[in-house]
Amino acid sequence: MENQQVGSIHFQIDFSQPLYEQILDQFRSSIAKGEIDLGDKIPSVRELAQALKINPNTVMRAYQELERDGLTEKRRGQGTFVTASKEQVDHFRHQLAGKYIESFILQMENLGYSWSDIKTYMDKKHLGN
Amino acid sequence: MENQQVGSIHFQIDFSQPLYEQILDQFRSSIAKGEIDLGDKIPSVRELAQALKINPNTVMRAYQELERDGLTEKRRGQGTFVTASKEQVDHFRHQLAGKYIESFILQMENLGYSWSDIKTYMDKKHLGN
DNA sequence: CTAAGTGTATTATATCACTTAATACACTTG
DNA sequence: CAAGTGTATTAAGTGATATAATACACTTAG
Repeated sequence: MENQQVGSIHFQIDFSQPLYEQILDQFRSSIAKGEIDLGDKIPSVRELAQALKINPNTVMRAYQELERDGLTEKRRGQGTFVTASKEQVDHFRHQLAGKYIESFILQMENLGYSWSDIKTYMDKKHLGN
Repeated sequence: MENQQVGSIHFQIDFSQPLYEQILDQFRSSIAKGEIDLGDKIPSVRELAQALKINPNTVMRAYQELERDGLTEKRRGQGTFVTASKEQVDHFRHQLAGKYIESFILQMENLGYSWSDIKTYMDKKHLGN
């Protein structure tokens, strides 16, 4: 149940998921939503580890995955930076959204809901939005 | 990569998820979709364990969760049976579907998609359905 | 050049979820 | 009574996760 502000980023850490996944997801979200600007530097491995009171290796694991996502670039001796390419971020958003949708539809179909069921169901669920 | 037919139920087992979760999900789906009739007996713990070549304790874990879902009832000395109540099955479907939708929407919002974004996105994704 | 701060790599250890194994008990039915 | 149910217990093994300590290569500020 940690609750930390590091630079411009707010971290919510608990024990419901692996730590490195939570860090990864919160960076993904912050970058995707533009809460961190393109090209910005993100906290160093040691700095974030110290702030969140976790091991540097755990932060490293999240940062490596971020780079594989194409969301960050690392410069040895300088730090880790958000990609300057809006296209890369958009590609990531589009790709992950596709996976989310596929797996959501599969879940619903496993419960016996057809595609049209899903649409009407979701309309009811979010009338006000 | 197991692929087994046990009674009227077909099982797909791999190592991508815990075994007990896969068994659980496949029973949930079979019952929700009506592929197993209300009141039917499902395989005994030992029988399913033997057929899938896994430990009885692992099957037990899945069966206990099924009962907590309200989808099955156990009769000591007789076996495990699908609930005879259509209402219970419908309640389970409705409840789980709600959780799926909530978590799906949260995922999409974390990627920066608004509710209207999601709807148009999903329409494109499934034009033919 | 030096010191401090970067990312990176390695080795060891600890914990927890998951799974298996072996065994035993209580209950029901033929 | 025998065979088949669900259930409980104890022990052990494995892999993912996380920590700890340490070291190396690189970059920049001073």
